[in-house]
Amino acid sequence: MTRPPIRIVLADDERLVRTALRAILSAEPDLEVVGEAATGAEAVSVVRDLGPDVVLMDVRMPETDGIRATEQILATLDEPPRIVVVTTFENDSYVYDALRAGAAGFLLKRAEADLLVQAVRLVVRSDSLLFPSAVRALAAEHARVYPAPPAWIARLTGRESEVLRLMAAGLTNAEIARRMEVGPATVKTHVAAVLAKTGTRDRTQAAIAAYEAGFMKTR
Amino acid sequence: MTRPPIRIVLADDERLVRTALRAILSAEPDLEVVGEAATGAEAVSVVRDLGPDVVLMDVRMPETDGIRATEQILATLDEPPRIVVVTTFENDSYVYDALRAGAAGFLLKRAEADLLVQAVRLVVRSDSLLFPSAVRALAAEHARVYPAPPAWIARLTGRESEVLRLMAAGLTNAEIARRMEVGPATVKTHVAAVLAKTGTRDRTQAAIAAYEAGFMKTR
DNA sequence: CCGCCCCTCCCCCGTCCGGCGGAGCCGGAT
DNA sequence: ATCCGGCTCCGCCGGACGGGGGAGGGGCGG
Repeated sequence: MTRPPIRIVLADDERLVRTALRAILSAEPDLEVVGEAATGAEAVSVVRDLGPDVVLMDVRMPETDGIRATEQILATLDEPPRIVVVTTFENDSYVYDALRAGAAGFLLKRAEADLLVQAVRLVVRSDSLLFPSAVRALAAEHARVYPAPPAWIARLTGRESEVLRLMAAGLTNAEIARRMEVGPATVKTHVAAVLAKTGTRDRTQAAIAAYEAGFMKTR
Repeated sequence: MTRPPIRIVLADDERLVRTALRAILSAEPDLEVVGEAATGAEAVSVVRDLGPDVVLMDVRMPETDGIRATEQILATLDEPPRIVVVTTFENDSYVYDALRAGAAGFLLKRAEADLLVQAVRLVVRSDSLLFPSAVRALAAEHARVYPAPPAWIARLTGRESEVLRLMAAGLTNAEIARRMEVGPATVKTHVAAVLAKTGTRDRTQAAIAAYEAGFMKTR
């Protein structure tokens, strides 16, 4: 009772890597590489067209990186494939990003060939797939990331948010005053309020807090 | 009239890359991969033992990088092999370094398989192997896709990097001085150098620059 | 109507910061 | 043997910063 082969799409901007992966996977009778993509955007369309069972997705790719491509694929397809994110370095913080994006697995390029093959087989049958190094990185990342969206953001008033944004852009109080068309004394008041609410002692720490809270990415 | 095959050594710390290169090259009847190395130091000894015609040398490797390994091989052997330096990224000055070290050629890993094969054949027959246009084009494209990290990072000295890291952690000069076990005056000197090199005017802007350059994610 | 919050602005004061010039030491390169 | 770059410090100064008060006005809900 032969079952149909597992259909695989490779997404990696390096031709060499794709070739290597294809060689390794195609040697297995139950695996079939049905498509390749060199960019994240290409990966999305190729997967949409071919509807594979598994995608091996590199993180670093032109146009759209592997994380975003993963998000897009999972968001737009009814029956999305299992996506295994592949990267070179284990100290990357990509593990967390990959899993948050919905990737089913995460492994390193330095993995042995048979580990790769097993991973593909495993991932179509189980919900998720994690390797020890990935788990370790995940734990570290989790601890770092989970202190989550600080509560102080919500406590900031409108003006205070503006001031923090300009502070974290590197402006002096005088510049902020000109930009906001208020007096320097007013800016000092707002700055003091921001420092108090963020629990920081100077504008540099406030700027750092803004960055680490993701505050600067808010539009 | 069959001539002896071209004897090749592969030096790359990634198993996958070596496998791929071996697969590509071994498919050609006139090419023969006679050895592999995973570090620069290993490459030197392997080449010394086997005396190959060509070495495909990765730039980034543990222990000794590809550039130094190239230098050592060319300096210590009477009849050194042609060395082709292979790398993934082009934004660095590796091309210049490679050629200065005496490499006969320079290739990007994203090169097509047949280009690779041709390169190996070509390099044993000619004094040098140049793909100026290709390299430049790829470099330009690569620089477009992966915006290069600001050049100032490389210009920072060791102490200056430490100071920037602590500055961007929100420490005052006095705290940095205690942490680094130097005088406050010394910290001020380093801070001034950091501000100059980063093109910023105060510690807040420097901290922002550090964050936006991804400097704080480095280790 | 009254309190409360937000925004606006003022003063004083001590500290920290950044710019300036100068100096000695050391190790590697020339 | 000399030069250069990195690291370590010094003093001086003006300006920016942050803390501590206080004060007036406007809006909104109790």
